[in-house]
Amino acid sequence: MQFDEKTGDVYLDVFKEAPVRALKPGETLIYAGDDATQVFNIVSGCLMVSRLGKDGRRQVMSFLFKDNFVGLTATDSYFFTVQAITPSSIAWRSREHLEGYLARDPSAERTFREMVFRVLENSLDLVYSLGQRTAVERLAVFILYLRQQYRIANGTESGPDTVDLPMSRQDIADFLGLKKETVSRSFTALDEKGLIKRPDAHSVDILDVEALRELAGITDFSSPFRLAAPR
Amino acid sequence: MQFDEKTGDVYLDVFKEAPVRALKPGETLIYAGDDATQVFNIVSGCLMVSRLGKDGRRQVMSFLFKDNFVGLTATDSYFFTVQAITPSSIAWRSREHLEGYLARDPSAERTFREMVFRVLENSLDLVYSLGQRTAVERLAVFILYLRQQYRIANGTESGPDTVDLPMSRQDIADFLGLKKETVSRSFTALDEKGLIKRPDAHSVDILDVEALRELAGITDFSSPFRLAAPR
DNA sequence: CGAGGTGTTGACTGATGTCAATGATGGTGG
DNA sequence: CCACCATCATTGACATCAGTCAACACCTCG
Repeated sequence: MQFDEKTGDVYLDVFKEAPVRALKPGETLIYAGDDATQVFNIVSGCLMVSRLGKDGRRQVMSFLFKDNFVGLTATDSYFFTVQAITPSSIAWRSREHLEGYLARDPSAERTFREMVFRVLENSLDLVYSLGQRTAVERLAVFILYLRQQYRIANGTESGPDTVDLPMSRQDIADFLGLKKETVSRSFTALDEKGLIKRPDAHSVDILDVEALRELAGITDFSSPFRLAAPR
Repeated sequence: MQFDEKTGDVYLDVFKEAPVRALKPGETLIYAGDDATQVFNIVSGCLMVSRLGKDGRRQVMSFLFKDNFVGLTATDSYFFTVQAITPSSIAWRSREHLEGYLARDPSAERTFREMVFRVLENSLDLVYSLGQRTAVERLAVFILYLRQQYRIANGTESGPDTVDLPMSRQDIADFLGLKKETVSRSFTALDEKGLIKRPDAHSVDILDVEALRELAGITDFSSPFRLAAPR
């Protein structure tokens, strides 16, 4: 395995020579309920992890980008759905292959565990957003989150502050626990406050990162998702 | 390590001979921001994991019971606070001790990873609740969740359906992303619908489990936290 | 060029939050 | 053991934020 100091991200060599599968927008990679026999690593594109209630309510759990990992569960079957948003290519291995690899290489096992911790911490960040933040605050956090994802994926630390929004307003709404109209209105609100500009519906120019951070209640500069730790 | 078929829970032998620390109600075990040098396993009592925003908003991430594990992070410091709700006793080990143990025993490593997955899945359940469910629904899920915790902790499958609520209304509110008044009103609503009875503020008699499950939108009988997996 | 999907905006509704008063509970010291 | 006080829970009246329903605009792709 490797640890990339620049991005803070962790890769597993298991996917080095792995077969790659292409997905069209909207295509499903993992169906909730299927046997969890494969694991995946995103090579390119943007995917969406979601969970559907029986009455049709949907919660988007996360968006996946380059080098993100999906597919493992504590049980035998997936309990979430993964779909492509943009055309994507995904490296895959059988679950057994990964398990064998991890069993053989103890340091890989440790690295892998850290990847899982990262996912857990992201999910805890989402819990904080959904439980405590208002609509506009959630959107501010979301925009900063996407910004960070792209910077990690592209390996850039600077550059013009334009963020791509490949997903629909409905997808964003289901991620932030809001309705799509509220997401629209929140974009407008950020726009009117002068924090962002919207060239079109699927991209955002960040005009005032600091004000966005302030709104989001994020203190730590380098890792946008760590909150204050008062004592 | 051991796997207990009855409860589906996983224990680590690391804590078998570990020193135990006693905590009074309200006492803090882990301060957010501290170096993450120790790991813990609950022997008895009820604890609370929470995260505080700099403006004072608090999100309770989980409640911990017998045999639950806390203390590991992907980073060097804790980013959450853990406090006792009831008098508790906690077994502890140094982080190095656990790491060494896991490195020596590959099957323990795997078991440990599964424990982490369990925590992740619980956190994803909470995300669904906060993002998609109404106040009353969240409370219904919460009551069922506590019921399951006690059944696991006590190893019982049946018995009278009374659930203990050691935490305050404020704690419940901060867990469910609501205000304490709304939690009170939701209790009253469940009471008036005849689904529960409240002998006192800190215990609940479940009168109609099925109706609670219906409200919570939970289909799977055995594992109350798995949602429908429509396709 | 037209049609369907997607996004924005407006008017109104409803659920949850806020503020405040009252009622219950539990711990402490007389 | 009881009385008191402090804390916590409940309830009510009202405010506010997000949801609903509906119209319209825009873009994309046949």
